[in-house]
Amino acid sequence: MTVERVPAGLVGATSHGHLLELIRAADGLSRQQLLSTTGMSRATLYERLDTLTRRGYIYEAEPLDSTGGRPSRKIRFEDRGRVVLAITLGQTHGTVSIADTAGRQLRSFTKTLDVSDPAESVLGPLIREGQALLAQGKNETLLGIGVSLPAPVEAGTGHVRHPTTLPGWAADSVVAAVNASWDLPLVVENDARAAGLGERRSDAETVVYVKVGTGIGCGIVVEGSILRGAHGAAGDIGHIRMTPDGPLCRCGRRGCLAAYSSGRALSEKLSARGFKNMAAIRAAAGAGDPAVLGALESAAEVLGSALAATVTTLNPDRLVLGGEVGSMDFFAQQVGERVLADVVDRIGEGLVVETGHQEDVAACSGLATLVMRKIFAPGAVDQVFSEEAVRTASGNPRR
Amino acid sequence: MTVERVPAGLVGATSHGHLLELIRAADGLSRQQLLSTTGMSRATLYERLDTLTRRGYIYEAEPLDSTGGRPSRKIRFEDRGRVVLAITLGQTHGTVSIADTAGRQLRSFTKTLDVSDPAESVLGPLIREGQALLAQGKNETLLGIGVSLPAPVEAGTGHVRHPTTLPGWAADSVVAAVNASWDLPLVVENDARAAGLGERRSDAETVVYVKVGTGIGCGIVVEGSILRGAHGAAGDIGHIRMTPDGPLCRCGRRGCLAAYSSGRALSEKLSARGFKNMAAIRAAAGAGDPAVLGALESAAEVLGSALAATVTTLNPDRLVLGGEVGSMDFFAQQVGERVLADVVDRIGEGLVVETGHQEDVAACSGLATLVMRKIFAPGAVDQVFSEEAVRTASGNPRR
DNA sequence: AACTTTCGTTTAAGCATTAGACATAAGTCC
DNA sequence: GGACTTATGTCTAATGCTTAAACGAAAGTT
Repeated sequence: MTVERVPAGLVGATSHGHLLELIRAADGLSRQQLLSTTGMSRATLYERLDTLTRRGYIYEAEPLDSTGGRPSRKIRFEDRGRVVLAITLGQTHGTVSIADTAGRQLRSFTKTLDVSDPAESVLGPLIREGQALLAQGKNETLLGIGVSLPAPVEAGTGHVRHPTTLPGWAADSVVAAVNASWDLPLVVENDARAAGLGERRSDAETVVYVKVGTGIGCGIVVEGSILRGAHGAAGDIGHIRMTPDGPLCRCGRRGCLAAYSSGRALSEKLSARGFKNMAAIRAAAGAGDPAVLGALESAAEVLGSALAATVTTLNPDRLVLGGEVGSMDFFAQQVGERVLADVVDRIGEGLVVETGHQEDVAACSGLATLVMRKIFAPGAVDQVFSEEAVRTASGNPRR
Repeated sequence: MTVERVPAGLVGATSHGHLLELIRAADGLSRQQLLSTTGMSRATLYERLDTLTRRGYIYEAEPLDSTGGRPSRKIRFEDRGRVVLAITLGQTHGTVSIADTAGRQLRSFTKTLDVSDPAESVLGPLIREGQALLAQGKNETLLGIGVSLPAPVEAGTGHVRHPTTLPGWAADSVVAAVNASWDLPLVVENDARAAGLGERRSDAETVVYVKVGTGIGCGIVVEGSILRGAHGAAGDIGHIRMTPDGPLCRCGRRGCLAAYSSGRALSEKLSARGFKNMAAIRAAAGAGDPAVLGALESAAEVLGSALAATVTTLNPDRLVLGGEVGSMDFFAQQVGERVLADVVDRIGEGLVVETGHQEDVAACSGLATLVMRKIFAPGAVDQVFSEEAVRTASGNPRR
């Protein structure tokens, strides 16, 4: 067993990082609150706050209401002008967004693409668009980059894993392409997982996000962290077997959920009736075409009964539907009804089934969260300060 | 938003607790290793180790192999003579165990009972047996108590929640009964969850534990922590609906998994053939009775296809079967075959399906883990030291 | 016996942290 | 407007934890 080295002495209990975490988590605190909650001495606390201010981590915000004397002023985490760049790749579209540290999309640019093209030709233009978007901002600091894409992604490395949907993409193609342009913290994540994380409203929530697009993807978020499973394949619900002998699935097996309820299955079913693509199907559904609604209804029925099992297993607070098919209100409503009908009261109580935000908005938010976590992981800020202390110490030896 | 008070200054980066965690996690380290991994000075480290030794948290163990000079001696976490008491309640039996800090059952006592009796009359005798078991040990220190039972349990409080299986049990009956006898850390947990935690082999593993007894329970363990879900109902897989119109379940709905594959369903099916109870069924299965094997096979088939969905959702390392029905090798094998047949390669790869340890052994191990976590939670040891420091400071004021 | 490595203790010095005091700022209350 | 209250900002001497360094002893290997 290996034991990692721990920087000693340099990181105290109420270290810079700890203070910053307190301030960030509480969405701002006054000096008095910090004094009482940390129990630190005034001198030390002020010195720390000074340093954090000088480094640009915090700033003094609006005064709080007076309780009879001089009002205290709130110390906030410095998020003004700090942005994250998010690239969200779909099968046919890609979006570059600039987001604030809370994951709100500030501005974005979407272009059409074919994700099955080589990585370079897909990512290159988006990265250039990202740089253009960044150039539009004034006094903005880019903190990090997040990329989501419709393929499995290895957690630690950000490597693309089974690039069947992305033929010819080398495992490290995303990491390499982004690193060539920016030397900043980078996260790469599967699209449904990023969107699922972006859809959660608090870290206490358990959310199941189901993306029904061409295929069926799923992101499960439990207490703020993404459920990955033993081999990173958790949430691969598209290939739950619904019937012993159902329609043939692309995976070569029969009766998979995706063979009933995916956008591809729908398209194939409806192409005979003249609906050429998803846009046509969505339009017809909006217009109330009975054939389309019927197809959606039966797709939703199968998906709903599968998700009932998922919901029973995980007992989430919310089940969020996204993707080109999943985001259709009619479809989502049908799924919701079926899920709630199939589930015992104890599980159904309090369960919310709904359509999510636009996918690039959700994924952008999730990616920003991941980037911020990478940068401000517990202790990470202290690492910065302690490394600096080491540098200073060796630069100015004590004796 | 409330901010908890943080003990300041008293807890350093390489605090007593941190050191103890290092030592415990590494299963023992030499002083030299501690010096290099923590980077502390010799004086400080030795002072800390002194204190920890005096408090009985660590001890000096066997010397390591020499690398050419004086051999270093291993410092170990003091677990000698430290025990945890575990009470594991089933429908018809209860077991009291004494376990070491790693959760190994040292000695135990099992008695028959009816868990639907009042809490007092169920727990009272077991607590007295526990005290008798403790009296048998020499130089043992009891660190805490764990109780598992076949009902939902509220996470933080240890309150019994929907005591339908335990009529007349007040929510706090377990907590009250144990606290009347011991003033020590106590954890109460659902039986399948405790057993699931006990079945995991490392904190990296994702384990799905399925208890098929009278009913069907499930404990999901992801990276060492129990998945509870929004309302604590995660893993309630017995009521996954398998067919729109299946046999009537006790819950009043039709087609639930439990109506196909639970011990109750099996008994009802086989009672017509003269098998009066589970013991008779187990015996007949062992003897190869075709009617029993047939019933088991179809029960396993339904359970297997349900668990295929669960496994697809969670992608666990292992699927462990327990309970009176689940622990039958024939049954477990049938389930395993069905799961692996229904699951895509990516999920099935590396998946192990197997029967678990005896249930009280597994639950005992899980409970011990929970008790140790409660006692040695990150920072908890430091809390002890810092409280002591505060007491000392106020007892002997500095000036 | 020489060498190597760990153990255990001691020193003075260094440094971060503290309590406390004091002055100032900026509100409320009458 | 004046008294009161509460928060901010800065300074000081005292305190006590942590460190580096040294040294002698212990316990192995070669």
